[in-house]
Amino acid sequence: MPDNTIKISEKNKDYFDAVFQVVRLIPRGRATSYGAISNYLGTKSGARMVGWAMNASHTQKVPVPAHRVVNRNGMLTGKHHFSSPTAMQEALEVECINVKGDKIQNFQSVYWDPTEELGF
DNA sequence: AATGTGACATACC
DNA sequence: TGGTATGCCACAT
Repeated sequence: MPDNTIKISEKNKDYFDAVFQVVRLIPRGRATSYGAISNYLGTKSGARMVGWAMNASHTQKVPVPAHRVVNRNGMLTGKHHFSSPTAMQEALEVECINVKGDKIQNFQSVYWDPTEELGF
């Protein structure tokens, strides 16, 4: 019975799970920005909260592909928070995302906007 | 309760 | 062109 199907509508879970949900919805081989997620959640200026949520992502039972979330620049700003400093880049490269100098190449090509892809 | 911090974003100098 | 400053909201101490 413990089907913990997390829902964004669960106000009980707040911002965090909402962020996690969106991040999990990111297709393989794609990436998005903190601002885009926060915008999708309604707090367009709360990008920092998204980053905060990611910080807690490792505490979640359900895996969250935090490596698919980068800043507006396409830069892997949070790679230091991963298991290894290179874990994030490696994970992205596995998904056919080219990373050079801690930055996603051709970022707009892999960019995945939840407000558009999820149908705003 | 108040202050500080944070994996960002935008504006200004 | 890049550093500094402020906004934003939630969490930790």
